[in-house]
Amino acid sequence: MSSPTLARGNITRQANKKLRRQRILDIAKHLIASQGFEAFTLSHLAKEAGVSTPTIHNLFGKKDNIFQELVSQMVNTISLALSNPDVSDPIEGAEVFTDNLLRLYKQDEAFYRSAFMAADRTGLFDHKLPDGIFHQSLQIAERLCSEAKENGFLKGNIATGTLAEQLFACQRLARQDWVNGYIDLQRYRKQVLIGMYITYAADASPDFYKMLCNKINQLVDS
Amino acid sequence: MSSPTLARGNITRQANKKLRRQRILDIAKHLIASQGFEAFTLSHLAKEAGVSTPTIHNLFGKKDNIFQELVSQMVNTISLALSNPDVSDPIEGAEVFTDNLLRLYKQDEAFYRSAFMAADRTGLFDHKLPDGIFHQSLQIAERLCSEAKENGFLKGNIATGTLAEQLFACQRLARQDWVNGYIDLQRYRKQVLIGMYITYAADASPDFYKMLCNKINQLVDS
DNA sequence: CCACAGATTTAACTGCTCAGTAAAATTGAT
DNA sequence: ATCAATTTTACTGAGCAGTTAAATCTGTGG
Repeated sequence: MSSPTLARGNITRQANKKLRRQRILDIAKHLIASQGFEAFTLSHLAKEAGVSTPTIHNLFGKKDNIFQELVSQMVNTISLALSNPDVSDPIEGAEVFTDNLLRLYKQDEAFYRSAFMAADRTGLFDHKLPDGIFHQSLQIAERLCSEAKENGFLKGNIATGTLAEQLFACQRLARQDWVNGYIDLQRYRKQVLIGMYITYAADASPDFYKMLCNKINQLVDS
Repeated sequence: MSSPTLARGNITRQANKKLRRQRILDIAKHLIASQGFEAFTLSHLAKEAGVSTPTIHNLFGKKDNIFQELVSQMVNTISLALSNPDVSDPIEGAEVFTDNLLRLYKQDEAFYRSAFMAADRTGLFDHKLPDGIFHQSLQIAERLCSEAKENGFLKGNIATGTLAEQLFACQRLARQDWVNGYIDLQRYRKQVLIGMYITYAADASPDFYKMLCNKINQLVDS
């Protein structure tokens, strides 16, 4: 008897299938990012990809699977980009954190915008879940704050947890503005960093405070 | 010949029509706020209101008109609530500003959540337009900052415009979290005020700074 | 190079829900 | 009682996700 996965040309066929899936997923990204999440339909996708709708179903199954795949791919790449060695300097830490994300977004804006849209609309990442990139981002923010405090950058007048949440919030709002098409990535960077530096400044020791003010004014004038 | 608006019982009828419109608009609010914006359909609305779909069309015309009316009513009430005499104390100013909005939201949570949803989804308030409540909020934030600076609460290390934008951002993110159902109004207040106080603290003169720290820690522990 | 089995795609379709409409029936203010 | 305002029944026409069965393509062992 023959093994079920050993039909004649199946190995090659599965590989090709993956390629076709990815090609169509790429088109889906661009459609969502350009036309918006609500306007995205399987028939549009099929027409744009030059195939029929049953082909889409053959490759992905339900429509939701497409979103799940987009979000899953996004979470993986972001999670990877965030898992970097920590930085003892808080300013550099904030910049590295922001620029790591920014580099990713720049590589494939359509992808990340559409994936965030899909995740928001379908509730794919709920804020309560201790899982995923939100928790990871918040943890990084907390580490940035606690290390900054240990190294004398912060005075400790405000709880590090509170500061961390505020740092995270700055990043979150700017991301939403970008995903919704209100601002571009250049402005995203500016908005995030100004917000983070202002947050630091609320608890900064004198020397650090001066550096932050310089940084903020530099960014505002840029 | 008879005047066109003077058909027999028209004056009374128009008044009744207004009442019916408002009754159905109220049901629309609750439907959007409870089931979500995408799930809101005219047939659901008709069924819930105990009328047929053509009645909805007779009262409102296109579906979009319902959203426009919701948003328009919201903008009016918010605009009114924001146009209050200014406060020279920045902390009190922030609280008054926040609590004015909060009081409104509490009066009819379903209404404001659904109206913000509708406005966001249909692009009814675009961020670029110098019109409406966003611009008004930002102006209030700027007045708060510039008055605070004049009265010696702020040192002036950070441009008032920059601080104002950050104050506004705090309010905006918390509002979005509330509209999306992630947090309740109690947490909304906390989140907004902590954000605003942290922002102030970044440029606060020593005495004001101490007060802000107290306020922040008070809020965090509440 | 060729036959062929199964993987893949397709035309044609279902069943559903939507916003919106036309015309007949009903209501209600005077 | 009258007649316009209003509501309703019954209907479009369009778009949606997803299915079925027949046609087509494709990689490979011979």
